[in-house]
Amino acid sequence: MLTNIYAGYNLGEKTFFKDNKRGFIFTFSSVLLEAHDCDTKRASFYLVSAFDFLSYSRLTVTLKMLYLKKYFTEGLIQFTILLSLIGVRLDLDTYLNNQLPPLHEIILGPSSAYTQTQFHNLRNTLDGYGIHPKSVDLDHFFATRRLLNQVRSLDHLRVPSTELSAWLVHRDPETVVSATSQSGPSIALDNGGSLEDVNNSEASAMRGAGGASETTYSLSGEDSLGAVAPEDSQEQGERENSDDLSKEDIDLIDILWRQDIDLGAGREVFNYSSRQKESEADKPNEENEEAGGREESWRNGLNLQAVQSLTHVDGETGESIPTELTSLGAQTSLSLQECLRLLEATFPFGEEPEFQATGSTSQLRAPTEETPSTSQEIPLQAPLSQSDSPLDLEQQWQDIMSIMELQDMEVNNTAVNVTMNNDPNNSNASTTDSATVGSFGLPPSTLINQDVSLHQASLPSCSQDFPPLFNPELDSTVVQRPTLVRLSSSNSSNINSTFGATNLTGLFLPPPLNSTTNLTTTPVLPDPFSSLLEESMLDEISLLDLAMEEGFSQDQASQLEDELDSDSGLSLDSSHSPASPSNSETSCSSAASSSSTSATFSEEGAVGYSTDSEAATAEADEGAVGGYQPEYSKLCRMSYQDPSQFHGIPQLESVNHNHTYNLPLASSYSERSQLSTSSSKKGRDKQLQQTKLQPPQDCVDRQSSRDERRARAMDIPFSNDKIINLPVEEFNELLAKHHLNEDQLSLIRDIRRRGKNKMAAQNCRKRKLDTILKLEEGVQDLQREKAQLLKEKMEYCKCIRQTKQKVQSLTQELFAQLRDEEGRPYSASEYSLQYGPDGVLLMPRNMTTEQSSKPDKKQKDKKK
DNA sequence: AGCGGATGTCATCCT
DNA sequence: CCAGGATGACATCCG
Repeated sequence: MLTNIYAGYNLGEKTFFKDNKRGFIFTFSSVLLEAHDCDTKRASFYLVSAFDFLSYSRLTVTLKMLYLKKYFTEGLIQFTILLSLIGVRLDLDTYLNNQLPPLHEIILGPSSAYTQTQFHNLRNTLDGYGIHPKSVDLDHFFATRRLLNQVRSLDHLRVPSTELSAWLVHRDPETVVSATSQSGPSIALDNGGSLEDVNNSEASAMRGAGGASETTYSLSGEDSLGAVAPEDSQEQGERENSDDLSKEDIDLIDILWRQDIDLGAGREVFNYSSRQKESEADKPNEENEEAGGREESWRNGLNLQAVQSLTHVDGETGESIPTELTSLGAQTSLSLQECLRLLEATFPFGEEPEFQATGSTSQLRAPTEETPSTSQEIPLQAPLSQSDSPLDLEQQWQDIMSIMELQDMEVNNTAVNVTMNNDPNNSNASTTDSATVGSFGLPPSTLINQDVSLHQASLPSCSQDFPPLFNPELDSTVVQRPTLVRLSSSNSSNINSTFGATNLTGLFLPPPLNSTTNLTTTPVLPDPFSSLLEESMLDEISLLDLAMEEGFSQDQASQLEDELDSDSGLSLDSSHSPASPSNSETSCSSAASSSSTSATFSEEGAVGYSTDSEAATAEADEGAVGGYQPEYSKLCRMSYQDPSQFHGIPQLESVNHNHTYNLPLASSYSERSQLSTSSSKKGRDKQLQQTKLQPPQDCVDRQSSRDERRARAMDIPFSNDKIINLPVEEFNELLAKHHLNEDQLSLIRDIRRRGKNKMAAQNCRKRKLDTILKLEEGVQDLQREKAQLLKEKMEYCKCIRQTKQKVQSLTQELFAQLRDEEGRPYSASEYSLQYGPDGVLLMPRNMTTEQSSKPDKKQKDKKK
């Protein structure tokens, strides 16, 4: 009943995920947009699989929604995205339950079940969808996985990029309903076959993305029910992934697949080399029909088709695809969207590649675990490659997976690509598995950009997967893809191995094709990427490149560099500078010490005058001098010191400094009299002290402060503490009570002033220290924030760059595959892809009018 | 003897 | 205007 499955790519700003490193599928959540449209449209089955986020966290998000309302879809998607961003792998399968519950759960929070770090693994073990991610068993695994990823992520910047592949399956509302009801349980099974539903372009996309990995084809169940058209080769690849399917299922899938083909699933072109192998006889038919279908699919993939071809859709099912296409067309609006469009457009091509890639990805994802599924799928699709790789591939996958898991996920992509290239044998599997295989061979270090992977995927699919079938076509047509062919061809024998390079090269080469200047710059990167893959390298490079690519002004670029440097510098600084953690610690410690000191200060300040020793001396002095009540003095001190008192004593000890002030007046006095600025008063005081106090109280004097000594010398009847700390009123009263001469009054006022000023000074110093500490903290925080922002910036730049690369590569692929009526490839230099509401249009560069171009392109596509 | 930290003190400004 | 807080500058001690 499924008429078509569409793979959509959303470049939705928010949905802008791509798997940079894996690069398998650059599919996006166009689905989201489509989902909206589709939702409104009606019974449609949305299958969204989000794949690995960054290498860091492999995120696989599978979102299946059936008849979900828009907000649901959006919400889910957004949620998924958020989760994915977080690095959580989600498998949302509303479809199974009919969804809401899962959704709710999801919304509430990613349950361990949902958070599948290794969705693929699950599959592998559990048969992919067969095992619902929610299974308790997985929780531990996921949790562990997550933690591991998190830990890993610590070292790396998290790039939000993720790959999302979305499939839309359109069914008649009726069928859909039935399908949904049925599918629910079967979904897991379907996963393998689900792709069946997928029609070409979408299928391709899906294949690339989710298809392979998740083989979300759970739909297969639907297919069986709905008799979805048979899947494309890609789908087959996916199917391969899904081993779960029974023969019946497989048969159904095949049927569906064929139906799809009949319907005009264009993907066959790519994938379907395998398929063709399987049934060349079918091909003719299919080709005839497919020709149309394919063309359409291509168009869809190209968006060009999407706009138009949709109509063609279901001759059989009678499903109307066009809407989707339109939706796709509608999607295009933003630059990102443009990119997405490009991607979409490319998908048809790319899909295959992607599909392969996805297959690879799927393998990557599922492989170890999914392998079973793959095996299942394989039979469906084509015994061709499957037989070759499945087991080995599985093992390899597992190995790879383990390795990859251990390593950054990013590596996987490249590895995948490589593998793709390397394994000729695993034609089908290679397509899906090839990535894995290649990954094995290749050092993880050599990361390939998603783009590359995609390319590879696409190419491999062509060359490897379908060598007999597809290649011939391609090859025959190969010429069609000049650029690709070159690249691939050069590698061709080993296409797989070199493929990534070829892609890269293709990226480089194509510049003419893609007018995008940025791309040109990027091209350089790709290779380096593969080689470089070190994140650090990537980061820096990416930044620079991005700056370059994105048309950042040199200033900006330099800025970025500076920032980078600054980052490094920051980090260094952080390490070195007090700001740095270690330093911070030191600083903190120092700060703490300082603070403690400062605390002492304040306290001291309070205590200030009266350190213990001083207090003692003071008391003694007081007692001696004024007969002042020691108790009172103590109390005063206590009260005075209260704040600091408790801490204390130890600190106070330090405070005790009172240095020489306590020294014998004579010596000190003489010195001070000379030194002190306020020689007059001091002189007098000191003289007085000398004269009066020296003899009996030397010891006491030594320990007492100057003011105390002075007070003693002046026979002041109350303690300095009192003088200093009494409120003004009381102080005045106190003075009033005692008949004091001017000298005494002056001394008392000076003592009070100095005493207060001393405390003030202590407080001031304390505040100073606190302020300094706070500033240091603020600096650290700002540095951290800056570093974080820079990282984010780098990540975004990287994503943008990768996206651009992908777009470029996709564009190249498109051009490579596009043929005019005469079967001649379009020259990228002569034609340009334009993205409009209707989809992607191939327009002569000379032409300004868009409309005219459309028909041309369509024609071209069809011819193709 | 010189240095740096801790304090005290003074002058000044401000509240 | 005064008392007192805040603070820079300086002086002293001390390790």
